[in-house]
Amino acid sequence: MGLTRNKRKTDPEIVIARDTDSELSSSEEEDEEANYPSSESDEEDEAVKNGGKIELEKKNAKGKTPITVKLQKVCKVCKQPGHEAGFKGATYIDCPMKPCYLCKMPGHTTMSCPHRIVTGHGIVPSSHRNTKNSIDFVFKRQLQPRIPPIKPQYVIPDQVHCAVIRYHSRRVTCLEFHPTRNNILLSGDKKGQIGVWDFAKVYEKSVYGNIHSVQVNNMRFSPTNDDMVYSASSDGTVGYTDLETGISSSLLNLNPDGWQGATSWKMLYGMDINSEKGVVLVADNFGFLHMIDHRSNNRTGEPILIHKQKVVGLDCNPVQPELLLSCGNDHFARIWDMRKLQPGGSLNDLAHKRVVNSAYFSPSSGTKILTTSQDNRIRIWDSIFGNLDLPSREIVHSHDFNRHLTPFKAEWDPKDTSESLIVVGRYISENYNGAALHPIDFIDSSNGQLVAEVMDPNITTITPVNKLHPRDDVLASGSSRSLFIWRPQEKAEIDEEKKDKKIIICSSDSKKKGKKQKRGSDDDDDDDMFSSKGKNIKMNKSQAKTTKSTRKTKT
DNA sequence: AATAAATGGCACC
DNA sequence: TGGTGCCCCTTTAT
Repeated sequence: MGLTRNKRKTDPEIVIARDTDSELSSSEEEDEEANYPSSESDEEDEAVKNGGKIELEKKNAKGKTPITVKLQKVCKVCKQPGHEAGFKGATYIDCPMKPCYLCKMPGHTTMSCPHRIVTGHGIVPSSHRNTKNSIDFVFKRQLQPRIPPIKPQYVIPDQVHCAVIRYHSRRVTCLEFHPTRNNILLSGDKKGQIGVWDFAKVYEKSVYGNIHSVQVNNMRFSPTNDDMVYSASSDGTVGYTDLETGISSSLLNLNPDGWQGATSWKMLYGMDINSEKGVVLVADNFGFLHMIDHRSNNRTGEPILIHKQKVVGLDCNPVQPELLLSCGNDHFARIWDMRKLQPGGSLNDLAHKRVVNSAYFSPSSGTKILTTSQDNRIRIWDSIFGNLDLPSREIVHSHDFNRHLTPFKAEWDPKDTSESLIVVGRYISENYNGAALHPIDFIDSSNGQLVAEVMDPNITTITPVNKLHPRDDVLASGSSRSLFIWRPQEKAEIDEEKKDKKIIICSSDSKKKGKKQKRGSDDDDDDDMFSSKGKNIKMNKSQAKTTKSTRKTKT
């Protein structure tokens, strides 16, 4: 109740006194309309801008006409009076004139949505005709034996084990665990920097700022050298970086002539490595797939048009190297045979209602497909051998924000041999003891059940980037500029002595720190972007602080 | 404390 | 089909 966000303390009242036309006649009403049409509309514009609706009370008096303008509260979403959308305390009230913010159907709000999280998470099973398709005959024999019969118990990393607040200077865009060193986490950000964090030694923070000039969209470790990392960026290049030295080279540059305007600037989004074929696959914002020979690190073949618009995700099948999955802004996820890559030559097109943020084969058998779309649905195809016209299940889930945030992507748990547990950040908040928090959801994708909703009162920002560890019971999260490592409660073992040191805050503002520290910090100096030196910081323990409970809303 | 900016998708013409 | 305006539970810095 005490929260005053988007709320006026008092209803403003403006009284405008003005000289009336001395020739005012007896036909008052008409004259008023005729005399002040322009000024009235000006006032209205201003009032509407201020969030109010105008009401004119014109009192007739001889000589002077005072006009009282009352500003009535209107809904900030639909601009209609009578209701107000926005936070009441830590609870958000939807605009009732809009379709449900969660499932997008009209007639109810998120509060009363049948798919609302508290009722067990929405699930809409589709009819699943298990007829065969063309993939079947080619690949089934290789893939089928990998599907395990028994579902293991879930282990949910649900407690913040350690964190770096404000690790990056812009929001986190992607995360990647080191393939062999269990405590190394790679993080990319909106500014093009790549962080290497050993979360066993919380205080050591390295950020390389010389690799890309704008956002990193995907990172992959080299299959043959653990120290080397490929990165795809909106600057149109693929970086190849030695994490030990920070020395980086550009393997592909789609903008060799520099900036020629926004319509021609190429950006790289989706990336994956097909190690069997020895090729790095990247895709751009115009729908083209590019390939780099992994051994020679040279470009190979011609770009191939695989989508009509931006390709945001590429995923190679973990078992069958001939299969490639792509997804993008043209509302499709597509399955390709690597041997027959040509425009329009996909094996299957999986239709979605909105942009597809991600599409992944299941991690061990490679026979299931998981997609995240901006229509607030997570879709699962249980078998690529079945009929793929419709998904096996659609799970209604809030993740449709498409601006200011890194796109949400539901990710498989690579350790779940039954290939059902997935993790995905949630957009809309819930009121948890007076705080508006955005949990990270664990969902059993085989039945749509919400297995766990993970949150911490210290994390008040949305957490769209999440990655489960390939071997350990660890979840890594990127929320705004911060990184979090979660472990299961019993394993998080809060050591009281070390408790203070597990969550640290990076001093981030170069302007406040002055030149001396600016050199090595994650500063905002874009001129450094293409310089050869890497930026490597060792955090000073004295800089570290424990987090304090941040924005807790009053009730 | 109030405000602006960054910024992506999509409907509409 | 390309340009323009609008969408609207963000986050951050000033």
